Amino acid sequence: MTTIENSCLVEKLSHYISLDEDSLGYLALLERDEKEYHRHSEINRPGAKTVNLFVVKKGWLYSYTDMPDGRRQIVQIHHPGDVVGFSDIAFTHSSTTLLAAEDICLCPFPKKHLDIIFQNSPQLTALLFSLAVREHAMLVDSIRAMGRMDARERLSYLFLDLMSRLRITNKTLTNTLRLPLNQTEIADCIGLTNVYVSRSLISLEEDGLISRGDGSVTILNEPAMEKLCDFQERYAKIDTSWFPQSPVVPR
Amino acid sequence: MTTIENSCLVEKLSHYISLDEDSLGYLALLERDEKEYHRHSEINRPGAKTVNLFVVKKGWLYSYTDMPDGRRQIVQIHHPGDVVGFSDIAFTHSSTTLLAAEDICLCPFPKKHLDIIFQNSPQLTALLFSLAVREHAMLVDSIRAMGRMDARERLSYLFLDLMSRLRITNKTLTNTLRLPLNQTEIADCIGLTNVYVSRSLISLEEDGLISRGDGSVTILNEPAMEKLCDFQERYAKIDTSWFPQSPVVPR
DNA sequence: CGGGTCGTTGACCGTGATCAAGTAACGTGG
DNA sequence: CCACGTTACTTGATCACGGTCAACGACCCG
Repeated sequence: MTTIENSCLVEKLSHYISLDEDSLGYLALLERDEKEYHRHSEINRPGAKTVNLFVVKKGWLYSYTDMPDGRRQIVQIHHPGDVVGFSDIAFTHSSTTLLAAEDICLCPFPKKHLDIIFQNSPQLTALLFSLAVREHAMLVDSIRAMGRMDARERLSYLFLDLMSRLRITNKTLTNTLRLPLNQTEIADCIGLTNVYVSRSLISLEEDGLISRGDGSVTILNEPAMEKLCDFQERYAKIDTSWFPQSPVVPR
Repeated sequence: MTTIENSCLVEKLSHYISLDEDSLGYLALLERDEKEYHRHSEINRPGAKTVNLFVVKKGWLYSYTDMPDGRRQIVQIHHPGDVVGFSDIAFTHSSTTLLAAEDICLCPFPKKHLDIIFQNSPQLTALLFSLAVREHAMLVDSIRAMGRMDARERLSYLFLDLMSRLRITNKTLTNTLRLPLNQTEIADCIGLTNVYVSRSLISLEEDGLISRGDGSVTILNEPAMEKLCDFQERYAKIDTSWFPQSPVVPR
């Protein structure tokens, strides 16, 4: 059972707006149950009926799609506080596989519960809408990276993107990024092979842009990396000015 | 001034659910104004404040992003009946450029008007939400194509994707696709160069998969192309079962 | 000790980029 | 009616980024 105090969803959302009592109550509804999954266990597979969304409580997971011949593309990485499954709301059946990158804990909630929010809390609806649409922007950035960046640029983009997303909830985050993904998984994120990821990482390291240690990456020269892949932070602020109802004061 | 009869947004949405009088009224609000743009004119540029969304009334347009050195990635193609600008709802400033691929007509409406819908029509809210999230699924497919497909596969994917989207509103559509994009624009869609697009198109043509005529492409062997890029239709149906309020009967 | 996962390295190759030239269609103005 | 510029597409030659395949070493855990 999740309480308001230890809800990372509340923590993530309240970074954007101050939530009223009502909204908090509805959010608690979303995080009522929880379930643990071990590393590399499948949470959802394509073709399964999509009855649940998930709030991530602990650990990283990712969604990917396969080609028939085994090529794999990791489409999104999900962190604590993320809502997973927006892309399946509109469809009866899931199209991606959801996999635990490490040992994780999720709070499942039935898609059907969304209607309670839609009917009773326009403010929270608008916020959920914004979150879904923020993911949209992240996917667009990802398309840009895959379409027009070379290997080193894509890696830089990936790291900066992960950093900036983690910084939203974790202000104390330094320049070191815990990365619970092996090089094959990294390759599947950015459309490369594990071999070339290895080579490119070494190259970035030789140029003094990053350094690596046991399961983590340290950004040594963030401005240079931002310039390398033309990175722009987008996730810190969302526009709440058009939100319905009660005066909304961003924190 | 748009009437219900000639609204392509209503046409598009009513493909998914039957709309009640209220919803129709709110939709009309979205399509009240209209504005024409000439081919290759900019509707929106990155950094501009995002006050308006647009409903596409006539013609194709696309959003793209630049790299500082001039590399360009077209991120989305928008057709009549699409709502453009979901990705910018969450942010105060736009991050992509919106460009008319041909002479077009748009219905702008202020983002602020969304709150009226959010407050008064949970059903329409859910539908808009689903539309936004359907775009999400399209972007995911696009990432898959860019990350893991070769040139011929990407082209096949692009054509099939466009076909299936256009078929939603245009049931009479045959296997011929009007394509108001030059090869440089096609290249920018799928992360190639104009030169290689030309070569790959010729290759697909030689294999009897497509044929080309003045500004259009004909799919000669759709099953083979679907197999080539593992294409799956996703846009025809959306899941309305969880929608709030009145009994919703899909047509 | 044995097996598994993971990262690194080397040799080789192919897809697709780059650069440049050539052609065709079109509209414009003289 | 032709000269001209522009845009779009094609073609050829060359090259490089990143893929493929294979081997090897480090590490972990049973």
